[in-house]
Amino acid sequence: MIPGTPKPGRVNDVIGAVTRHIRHKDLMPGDRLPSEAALSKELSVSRPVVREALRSLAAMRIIELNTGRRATVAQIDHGPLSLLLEHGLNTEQINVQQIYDVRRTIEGRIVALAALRRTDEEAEAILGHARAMRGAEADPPRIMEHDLAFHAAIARASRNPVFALIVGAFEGITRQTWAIGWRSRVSEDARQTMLDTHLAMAEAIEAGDPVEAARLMALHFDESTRALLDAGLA
Amino acid sequence: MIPGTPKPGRVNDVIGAVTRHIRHKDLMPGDRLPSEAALSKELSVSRPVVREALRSLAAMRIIELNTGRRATVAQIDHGPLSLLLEHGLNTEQINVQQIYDVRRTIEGRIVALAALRRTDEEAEAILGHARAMRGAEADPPRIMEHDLAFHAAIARASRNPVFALIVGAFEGITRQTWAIGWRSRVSEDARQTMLDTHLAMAEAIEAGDPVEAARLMALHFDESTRALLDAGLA
DNA sequence: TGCAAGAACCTGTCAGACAGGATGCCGCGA
DNA sequence: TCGCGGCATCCTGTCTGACAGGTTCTTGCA
Repeated sequence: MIPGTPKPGRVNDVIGAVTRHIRHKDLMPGDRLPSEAALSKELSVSRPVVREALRSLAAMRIIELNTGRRATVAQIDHGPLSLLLEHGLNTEQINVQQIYDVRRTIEGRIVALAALRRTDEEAEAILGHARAMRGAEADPPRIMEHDLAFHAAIARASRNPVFALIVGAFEGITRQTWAIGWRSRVSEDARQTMLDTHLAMAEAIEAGDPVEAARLMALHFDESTRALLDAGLA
Repeated sequence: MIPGTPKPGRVNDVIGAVTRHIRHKDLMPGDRLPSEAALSKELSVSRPVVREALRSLAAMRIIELNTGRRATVAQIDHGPLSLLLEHGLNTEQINVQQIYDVRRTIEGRIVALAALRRTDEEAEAILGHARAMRGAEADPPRIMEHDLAFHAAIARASRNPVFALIVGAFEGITRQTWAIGWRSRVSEDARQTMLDTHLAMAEAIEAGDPVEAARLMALHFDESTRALLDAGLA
């Protein structure tokens, strides 16, 4: 089977025409696309068909729709991947453990890159989140927010938008499972260990030590995976 | 800004309602959704609105649309991620080198998992593709197809659909850049090395040696990245 | 020359309609 | 009783026309 064979239908024709238009005219994020009426006329299809095509592209974050304004080329964003993964989880096509394996793999590389490429401001921000996690000990939701921001900041510091995209896509799922992991760390000791690991990682990034940073990230995920397994998730 | 705040509009309302419907009723891939007319009536919106919402979900491969039949819950698929990455590449938001770094990271882990988890049939299939690559030496497009199938088969053998999803998403881009890498390997020696590495990797998977398999995968990507850089891509 | 009001443009949503594919039921025949 | 074919029904794909409300551009006035 040739994968490049698109389904028939006028809507898919329009989707193809618009993507070709973007590529052919070398449009950049923010550039405006033709109006619905113009596309409708040019491609000899009705406006509802054009609208469905534009909605499809908007769903994938290839374009952005704005009421009253014309559609514009969009910046890549983890939104669609995020929803896709949540769907996979809801329909039991994937499980949390598999996601954690992917995160462990990717974030291990990310944190090494971040240790090498981070600016001083980024190192400071990452440290700030690690410290804030420890400072919010009695407030789990706040710890989680700083935890998520910690990982997102590291992804950005890796200077690779593809990594940042993937990490961002996992954020929604993490929001749904974070509390489970936290609660399964029953002892005060286990909770301190997790906070300490984050702080040590931030310090390794600041020190520019990719090996140590990657080691701590792997440690963190091993420990997190175990915590989720203890809680009966799999 | 709270990321969970969806844009207003009836279409987005319907998208939310349908996703909730899937989750709440514990629908599995293949299960049928309510008809457009039913949704239209239940949510008090017009049918075009319902259609745009369903198209959006179909674009993300959360549901599948079939003419004449009702929409069904879909299996997760790399389609949307694939298009998103191609868009990012076209609009210069990401570059090929960054993608190769991600692939190197992920596929290094995948191949180690595959070495541990592969069935005998899978090991045989992977070996088959590696051998076919060598056998098709004079026919670059055929080498490429077996190369892609080689990586896809390894991803499947890793028994983690999330890994398979990501690897699959890179396939389209690889199709666009593979020939550049091949042509940049001007010497017969360099081409042989690439084919040999694949074969050795397949053997390591068959032997159940994750460390060696991962080492060869890293080697392969280092070499590929260098080939692309030599060709002036970045 | 600068600005503000209005015209022109554009998207969001609705109603109604018809063609064609898919499904399922029901009755007929073996 | 069981199998099968045909027809009624359901459902999607597409079109036309219309109107409200937000945005952008232009023109004319100060």
